[in-house]
Parts: sequence; structure tokens; C-alpha cells
Amino acid sequence: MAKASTVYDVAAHAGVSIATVSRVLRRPADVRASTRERVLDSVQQLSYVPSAAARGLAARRTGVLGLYFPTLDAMEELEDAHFTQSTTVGVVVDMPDKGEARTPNLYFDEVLRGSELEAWRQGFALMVGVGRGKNPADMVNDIAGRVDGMAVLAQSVPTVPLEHVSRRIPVVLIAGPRRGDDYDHVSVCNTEGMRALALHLIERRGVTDFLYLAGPPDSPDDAERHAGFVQALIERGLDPAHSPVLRGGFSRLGGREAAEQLLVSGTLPRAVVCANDQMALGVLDVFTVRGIAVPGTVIVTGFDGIEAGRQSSPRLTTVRQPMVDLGRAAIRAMLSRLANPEQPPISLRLPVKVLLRESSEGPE
Amino acid sequence: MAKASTVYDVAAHAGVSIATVSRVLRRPADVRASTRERVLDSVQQLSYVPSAAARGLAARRTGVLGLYFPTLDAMEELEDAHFTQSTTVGVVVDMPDKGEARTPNLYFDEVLRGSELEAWRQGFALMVGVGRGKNPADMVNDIAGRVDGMAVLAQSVPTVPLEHVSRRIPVVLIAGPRRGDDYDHVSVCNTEGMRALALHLIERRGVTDFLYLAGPPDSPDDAERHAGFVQALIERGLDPAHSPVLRGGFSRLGGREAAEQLLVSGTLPRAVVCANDQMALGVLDVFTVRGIAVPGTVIVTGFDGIEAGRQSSPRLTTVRQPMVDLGRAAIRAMLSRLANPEQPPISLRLPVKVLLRESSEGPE
DNA sequence: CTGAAAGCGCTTACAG
DNA sequence: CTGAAAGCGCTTACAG
Repeated sequence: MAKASTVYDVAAHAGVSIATVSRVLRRPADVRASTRERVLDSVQQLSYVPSAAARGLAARRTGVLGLYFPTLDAMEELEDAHFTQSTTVGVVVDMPDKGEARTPNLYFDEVLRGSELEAWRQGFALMVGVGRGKNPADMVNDIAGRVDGMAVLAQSVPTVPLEHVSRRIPVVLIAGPRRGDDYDHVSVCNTEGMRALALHLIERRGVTDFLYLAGPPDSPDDAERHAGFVQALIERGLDPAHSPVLRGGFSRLGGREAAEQLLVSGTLPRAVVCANDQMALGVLDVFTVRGIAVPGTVIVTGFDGIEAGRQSSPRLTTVRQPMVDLGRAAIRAMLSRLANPEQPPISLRLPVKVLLRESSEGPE
Repeated sequence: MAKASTVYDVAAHAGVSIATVSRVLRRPADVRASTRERVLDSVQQLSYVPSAAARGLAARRTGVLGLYFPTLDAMEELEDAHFTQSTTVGVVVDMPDKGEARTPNLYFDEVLRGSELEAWRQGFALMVGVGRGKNPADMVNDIAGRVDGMAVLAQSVPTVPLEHVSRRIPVVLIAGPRRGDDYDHVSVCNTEGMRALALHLIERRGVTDFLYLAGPPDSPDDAERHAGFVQALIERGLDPAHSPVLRGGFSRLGGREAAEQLLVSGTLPRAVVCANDQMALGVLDVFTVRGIAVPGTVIVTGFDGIEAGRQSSPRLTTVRQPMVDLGRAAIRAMLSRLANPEQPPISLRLPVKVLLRESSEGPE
């Protein structure tokens, strides 16, 4: 790791100008084969790695795309605090049911994978920021200075810093509601998905009385899903007012608390429709322990399609969002905007899929 | 998104020199309060976002750290190909057991989280590259040009490009074996962990005949774990030659195939010790279907501590690696090297923890 | 506390 | 096909 070599070193070593070195790296076809070979050889010998900073400054594009997500979950849990043991190996009996799963944010993981996939595929690197510690405004600003465009989970960034940043680079909003007409936006068919699920329960499973378990009051996704639910009831002549709504904050714990509360109340609905999978799993946790048969006594459904819902027993009927596609679509929208800054705002709604599994389809 | 403003614009707007603008942003204390206010005001009004490229070039550091991981698993599965449906909602019956879990690489996810956590905490951004499409050499080179230092999953990058890159920036190897003395290196106590687990099985569970299910032949992690296993047998006077070894390639499918093969052979060992969790889960899959009692008839153990092993039934006894800590340690090693380039190579072994769960501790 | 000026390492018209 | 030269937007001694 001596002094890193530069175009100048390579040029001198190969006996050409720095312009030629640059061309060999960027448009090799424009350079005579013999010179190209010579330069490439020097690159190897000198272990030359081009500086992206210099490149980005000169070319006025960085080749990097950004992705910013807030931290919705307790990351502290991930810090492996208990690993501060000083011995090499510890042996412990690991009791079941020590709270939440350790992988809280599969949603983010999949969106990240999709973004990454698409970005690299299109020849861009991806810079990821997950909100934590610093405030969103600072982080977004920091990322914005480093990239050609960025995607942001809607609602994770206050309007002011978002506007600030969007004056410099294109910003794509992921999920949530559209924010005016100023941003490109990709999201999923929340309303339609929940409506389809509710219609299925009414038509095929003959459900007439529901409990709806909602997420946080400020979640636009939650609002859309609830709207779809209500819509289905109305379409089939059921009065939404007869289906109570509880809130579970999108967490597994919230789902458990709601289920306990329900049990205390004494009357069970035929189906508990949850606004996301985490809460539905929490409900299942409690029902399992209390010996309430699912779906025999109560049907339980979720929304999202996270992996844990495929491994629960009974497996969870849910509405699967195309999370990977969401990430990919965000990147594509960004690149499309970059290529054509003047095009009208993009607003994409990705299709969802109702997955019928044993938590709704089993024996009565 | 008009023309992005620069230091010059801000300087002119605030009536100061560009040096002062720079100072306000980097060392605010060095600037008189009134001037500072004025500049900050201009920054807001002009929506000024500093260019990281220019900054990186001038300051000779980018403030970004890199992380490169190969793709060990079938990412194609993640492409949501089935979502190319054109309708907004589809309803399908989702049958159980459609192969692998959709979240194959939790190991990477956790290392990533740890790296990210530590990087941002230390004031650095993180750039992530997951090998895919392009060849590792190109990706690593690309990332190297953009960062101040990078961490790489050992074995994921051939020696030549790794050396090339390490001549420019510090490289930290994650997991795997050390490569000479040239790189900083963080890994976990594979040998000690597997040894402790095997000792437990021998001493507390009275196991004397094992089947060892190994990973890929070229995996150094696998080799270390196997060494720990053999060591435990020898220490307790058991002949390792009496414990057959099968290979399962670290995949769930490989675990299933091995289990089938075992069943065909007709004789079951008292315990199947697997070199990772995925394979152990595959073994459990088959045993469950075939009605082989675990741990009654056969004990099954894994290694890694992935989430799925906490949700299987029976839950999987395993050796948990501190994956988040691994990521954090890699970043710390990198920063330490950056701060002190001449220090001797770092080689960290993080402790592991044997987690006893029902797949080994249940009723006989 | 503030400014003038050099320089970071590339890319990209523009000539030839 | 190749080179000379300007310029990208910052930071950082160096003066004052």
C-alpha cells in the first residue's frame, strides 16, 4: 500500500498521454490494440485503481445510486451484546420463545436485494443508508452528495430535507402515499390486495364477522389496506361498523396483545384480518398457546408475505408484496429519470398476490 | 433539479470566500458565529449539497468503506419472476414445501448489518457489493476505487485482484483462513465451537457413534469445524474413523440428500452433526417425514445459529456465530489500519456460543 | 477569523 | 488514433 498510482504514473510507464490511459479504460475500442495492450500491462504492473472521486468529479456523475431506509425495528437487539464474553466458547441452554425473531426487517432486506441487483446490473454501484444514530436529514444529505440518484422509503424523511436533496438529484419514493406530483414513486396494490383477500374470505369461506387488526395510525400502507378491507365488506353487503378494529402497531408483540385482549373480551370473530404478517404471527402465537383452533375456530390472515409466515404452523394466509421487484422498480425509475430528466413523474403500482395457506384454508 | 449549486454559488450568495464556506461545513468552530449563520442560511436557500466526489478528491479520502460478498446462493429465486403478471391481484393456493426458504443468506444479512452499524457510527458510509453478474475481480476493483478501505469475504476473491486492490487501500478478510500475513483478518472460533458441541454430546448425552455431515471440500470454515469435531472424539478416546463423513455442500437440499442416503444405508448413528444449519434443517426435513424421532432416535445439530433453526421443530441445537459482531469487527479493523497503516496485521477470532435446543436435549 | 491559490486525479471536447 | 489543456468542485496549508 505504498503511494497509490495515478493516471500519470500509468501514462509515463506506458509511454502515452493520460488521455490515452483514460480512453483505454473507458472506450477501449477507440485505442489501437497495441497501445491498449501496453497500457493495460502498465495498469497491472502498477496496480492502478482509478479514483472514483476524480472520475466522478470530471465526468459529473458518480455511477452510484443511493437507497435510504429508516430503522423500523430494534436494531439494538442485533448488536450481539451477549457476545462480549471473553472466552472462546460458551455453552448455554437456549430456551424457546425469547421474544421476537432476530430478523425483524425482511421487508427491507428484500427491497435492498432487488435494488442492488438492478443497480449493479445496470452498471451502477449502490450505497445503502439505514437510518440509525444520525438523523434522517443528515444521512440523506450525506448520501445525496455521493450519488447520482436516490430511493427513499416514503415517510422516512421529512419534507424539507427531501426537497433540499431533490433539487440536486432525482429522488424516488418507495411505498407510502405519493407526495404531490414532485417525485417518482413506486408502491404496491395495497388496497386491491386486501380487498381480494377479504372477498375470498367472504365468498369462499363464508366469513361474515371480522376483527381487523390495524397498524400504526400514521401508516399510509395501513390506511390503504384498511380501505381495501372496508371496500370488500361493503361490496358484499356487510356493514363495516360491525367489524371492530384493533391496533397492533405492525409488531408481533402488538399482535399478541391484541389477541389477548380479544380473548378477554369473550367473543371471537370468525376471522382476524391483520394489516401485516408480524401482527398475524403474534395472534397465532397466542391462539396456539390458548388452544384456539386456527382456522377451525378463527381464521387468521396477514399481509406482506414474509418468510416467517411460511414457516409458522399453521402457515399464514397472506398477501404477498413483490418486495424484490419494488427495489428493482425504484432503481429503474431512477435511471429512467436520469436518462430523461424532463419526463412526467412516474407512478408505479406493482401487483400483489393473495397466498392461501392453512391459516385460512384448513379443516373447519 | 436545476443546475446544482456549488461552493462558489454559496460563497457569492453569502459574500464570503469559498474557503470560508468549506470551513463552515467542516470545522464550524473556526468561523465567527455571524458569518457561519450567514453561510448556513445561503446553504439552505440554495439547496446546496456538497459533492462527495470533489470533497474526496481534495481531501484524499472518500469517507466510504466497502464490503464485498460473493453470492453463495440462488439469487434468481429472488427476482419475483412470477410477479410479471399484469393484473393487480392474483389469488393462488400456496402449497407447502416448495423447496428452499426464500431468505437463503441470513449470514450475509447479519454481517452486513453489523458493518453498516459500525461504519455509520464511525462517520463513514458503507458501499455494498454482492457478487453477481460481473466477475469478482471487476467488482472488487470498482468498489476499491470508491472507498477508503474494504472488507471481503475470504475466498470470494482470487488472490491476484485482491493483491492488486490491497496495494491501494487496506483490505480486511472476513472468515475463512488467514491468507499469509498480508491482510487483516476477522473470523470466528470454528474449531473450538464444534469441539465444544461434540464434547457436550459425548459427555452429557452419551453419544458414541456419529455421522458428520460436512460442507464443500474447499471451505476452510468447514475444515476447521471438522477438525474441532475430530479433536473432541480423540480427546474422549473415540476413534474418528468409526464416524463416517458425508458431504452436503452447506445447502438444505444437500442435507436432505444425505439424510435419504443415510436411511437407505439402514443403520442410524446416535447423532448427526452438521457443519452448518442449512444442512441440519434438511436432515430434519427428511427425518420428520420419515417419522424418525429427533432427538429420541437421532440427535441432529447444526452450526451458525440462523433464525430458521430457532423456528424449526424441534428447534435446532447449534453453534451460534456472532455474525453482526463479525461485520462490526471488520469495520473496526479497517479503521484501525487506516489510522495506523504501519501496525502489525490484525487477526481476530470472535467467540462462539453453543446453543442447546430440543434437537439434542429432548426426551430420549 | 478570513482569503488567494494550488492541487487532488480524472474526463472530454478540440486539434491534429 | 493520440495529445495538450481546460475544468470538474472541493480542501488545505499559507499568509495576513
